[in-house]
Amino acid sequence: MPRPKVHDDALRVRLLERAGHTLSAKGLRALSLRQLATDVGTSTTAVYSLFGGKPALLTALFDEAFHRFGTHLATVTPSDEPFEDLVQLGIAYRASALDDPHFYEVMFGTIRADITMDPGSLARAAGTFEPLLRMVRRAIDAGALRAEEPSVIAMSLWAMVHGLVSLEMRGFLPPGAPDPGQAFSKAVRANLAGWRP
Amino acid sequence: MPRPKVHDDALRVRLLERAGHTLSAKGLRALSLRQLATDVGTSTTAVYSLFGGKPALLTALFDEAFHRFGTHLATVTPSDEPFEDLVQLGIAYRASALDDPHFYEVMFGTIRADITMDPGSLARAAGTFEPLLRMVRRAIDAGALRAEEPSVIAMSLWAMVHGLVSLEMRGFLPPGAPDPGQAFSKAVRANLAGWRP
DNA sequence: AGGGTAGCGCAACGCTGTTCTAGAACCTCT
DNA sequence: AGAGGTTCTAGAACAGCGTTGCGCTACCCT
Repeated sequence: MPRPKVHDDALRVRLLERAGHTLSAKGLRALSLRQLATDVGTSTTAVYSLFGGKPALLTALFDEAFHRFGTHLATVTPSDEPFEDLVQLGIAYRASALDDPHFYEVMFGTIRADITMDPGSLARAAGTFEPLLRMVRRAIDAGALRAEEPSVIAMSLWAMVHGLVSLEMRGFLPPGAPDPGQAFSKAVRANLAGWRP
Repeated sequence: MPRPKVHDDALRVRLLERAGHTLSAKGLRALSLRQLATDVGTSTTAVYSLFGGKPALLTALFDEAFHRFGTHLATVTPSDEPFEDLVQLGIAYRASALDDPHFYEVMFGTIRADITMDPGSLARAAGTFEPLLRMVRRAIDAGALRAEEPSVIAMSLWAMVHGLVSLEMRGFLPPGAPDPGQAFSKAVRANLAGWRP
């Protein structure tokens, strides 16, 4: 009875890729279903049958964003200096965020309030920071950090890095500072130093 | 030749107050010019003649938000323990943000990209953190913190606090933690400890 | 070959911010 | 006092949004 599906998984992928591209290039404001459908050569109905609506499409982009982020952070491989590894992880975090601010916005921006996040997505997002937790544990074991609850230290470092990046993207860094990157790693090091034995 | 103005400064104030109220209560998404005009008993034209459009209205709210924020932070009065004063300032920051998340969003959220910020607004916003800078200097003078560049330490503390609050509001705090407030002050203290002499 | 039906493009709905327009309300000048 | 001129404002019009419903299309099964 049916007819050959046009709204298949391949179209889903194309929509998602195109949406990600538009998001990166022009920001969330410029991402409209009508334009997206036109770009891909289909109708807005496709987004509804394949995703369920715009919030659901954004949820998919949310997943995609964390996937990319996690991949980028994974390039930081552990060395024999656990303390410095954590600093490098922070630097990679900043680089990734500044490299694609719009995707970063999808992960940590206001959108979160508009879209209904399924538990799976949230869990995967949280899982992105598993490597961080492991590195903190390694640093504790190596005696580079105090034997505090690892999740507390990890959260502290994450907040520091996220806060710095967030303020930098909003233009709230003090105008006097010449090199934001240098101030960044300095602040991260100081924060980690607060957890030294 | 003219006729008595209806779009006077009093109406401007009423619009701004009503907009602030709606923002607090229902968030930025619910703030529409049509609804706002209806609520205040005027037409959308008023917003255009008194502000210039929605972005300009948001800029006014941005100013208002930082004013409120600054007033709230000013309630933290210096004691004879400069180190602890900084912790208390952080706690006040968190309380203010969680007390009115939508206003906090206007200050540090995505909106920043949509509205054209005049230098005056940005300068006033930055000025809100003058007290923080003073407290850091006091702490350095008292020997509670290292003699680093005060703005760097202030920025580090601000980023820490902002990052924690931001992650907490987004639901990214580790589920295990029982009391976010306690974890917050602990993290702030650890961050400050990193700047100790 | 001809229903039956699932799938899909397109138009319509209600909303948004913004712009345009027509008329109302006042002051000034005759 | 009355007419004219000018400024100001409310509301309609416009373009675009996400979403929903309609109706045609194109296939599978009998």
